[in-house]
Amino acid sequence: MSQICLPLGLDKADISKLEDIVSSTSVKHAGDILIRQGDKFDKIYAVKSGMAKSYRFDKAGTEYIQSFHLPGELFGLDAIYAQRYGFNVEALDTSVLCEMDFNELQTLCSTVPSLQKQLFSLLSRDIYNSHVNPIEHFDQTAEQKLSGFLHNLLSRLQARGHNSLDLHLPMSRRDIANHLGLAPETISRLLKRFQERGVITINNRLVTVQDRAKLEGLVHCHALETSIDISSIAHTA
Amino acid sequence: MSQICLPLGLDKADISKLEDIVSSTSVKHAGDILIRQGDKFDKIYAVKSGMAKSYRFDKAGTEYIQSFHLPGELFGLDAIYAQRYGFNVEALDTSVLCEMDFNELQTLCSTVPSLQKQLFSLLSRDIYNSHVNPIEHFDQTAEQKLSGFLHNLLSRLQARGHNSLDLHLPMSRRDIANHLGLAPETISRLLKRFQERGVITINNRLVTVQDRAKLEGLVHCHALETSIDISSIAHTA
DNA sequence: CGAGAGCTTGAGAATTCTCAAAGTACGTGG
DNA sequence: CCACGTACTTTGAGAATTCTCAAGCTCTCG
Repeated sequence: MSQICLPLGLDKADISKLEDIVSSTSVKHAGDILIRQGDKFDKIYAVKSGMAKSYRFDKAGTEYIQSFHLPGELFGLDAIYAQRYGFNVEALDTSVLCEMDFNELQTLCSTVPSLQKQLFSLLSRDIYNSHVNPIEHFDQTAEQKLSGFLHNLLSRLQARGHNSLDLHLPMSRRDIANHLGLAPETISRLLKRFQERGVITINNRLVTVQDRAKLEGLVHCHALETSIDISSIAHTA
Repeated sequence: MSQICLPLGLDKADISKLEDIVSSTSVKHAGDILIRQGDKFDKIYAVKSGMAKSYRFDKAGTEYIQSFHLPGELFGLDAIYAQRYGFNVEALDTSVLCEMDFNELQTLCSTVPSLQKQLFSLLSRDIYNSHVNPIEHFDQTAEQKLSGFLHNLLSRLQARGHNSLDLHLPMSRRDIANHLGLAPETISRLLKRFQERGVITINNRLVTVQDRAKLEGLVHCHALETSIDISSIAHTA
């Protein structure tokens, strides 16, 4: 838990208090359901390793894949308000998670101002990302959506210290397609085209970025990309 | 400020403390810029009356309209993390706003647990809405997007006690189109079709819902709609 | 009342989807 | 260890939305 998310800016004593409320650090496997949509909210989760996906079904039974959770990221935060989880979360890979009781965390926040600040900040980041990413996926060509997706994953991994250009994508093409609002066939065709243009190399579910500049070029092509680079802004947490 | 957002669940003394940090309650007019993308974050805002839109420009200069802010709603929360506003916010109408210094609010939260809880809850609600609404706008026909947009506005207004079926849309067709990722022409054509089917009546920027059931039917038609109705869940704030 | 922005309508163009089928990878069981 | 079955992925061709471009109309505001 040390290098992840929440403890940034805390001193040792406070980190120790935080660790007390981590209720478990469990290992999950591909296909394991971590959260069920509609269940009563009690814990928030952090991914230590592996990957998970959040998805929900609407009234018509259509599945929507909302997001993929990478190591170092939190999920379950959207359920604080309703006190019920709004999404199913499923492990895509062998994954290690830690779980924190939110009420205890909230109580702890009252006595540890820097933790309160950090939690506000993390909630805000989720809002920011939710606002910026969807709109940049929105009025775009399929090519921009997919290149943006790959670039986003790469950025998030690199923000956590992964320096490789390899993207292991444990989710199916169908999952990616659903997440981006495209047909699975379109994903196949585009990945192939990206490979032909020398942007990436495909080995089944391993995508290696060959030319990051070209990838970014695809993203920006007609429009797109965050004009404020949030990761470059000094964050006094 | 009394019946809006933040003070829910606070006692009189705490509400008075909260009112102390409301730095101003200003009147703005259509076209006034309330927040500029990139400016240093200091305040969060609540809409008391009127309407505002959040939008941003990407590196290519393309405008994306992220959301419309209705009376009783907060904006600026996405900037806590980066400490800079990520969006421009512009009044669409004559509007009354209140502004709160976030640092003071945060400090107050440390001493008023119910306020802390309420703020966590409101941040979470924004995350929830950002997660659910975009995906329900995503893999959809233009018809579903637009009917979903109208239905969403109606629900939000009614949640604040507006019982009318009139939707005053102070934004242009172009704004709606941009927000939904469609062409303005498509908005025109669809509104016309909705009117022909008896779902709504159009009078320039005033849309009156004639048949709410039909409107919901359009939304659900191929898929869509939240399966957990967040507003019906008892919320112990 | 006039100018300009905003809105509506039409026709053709383009992307992406749908449907169908073949190919490939992986896990299970023999 | 290999064969088979299943699920996933890729490829192709035609269909359908939605977009783009263009022009006419209308509302608002000075």
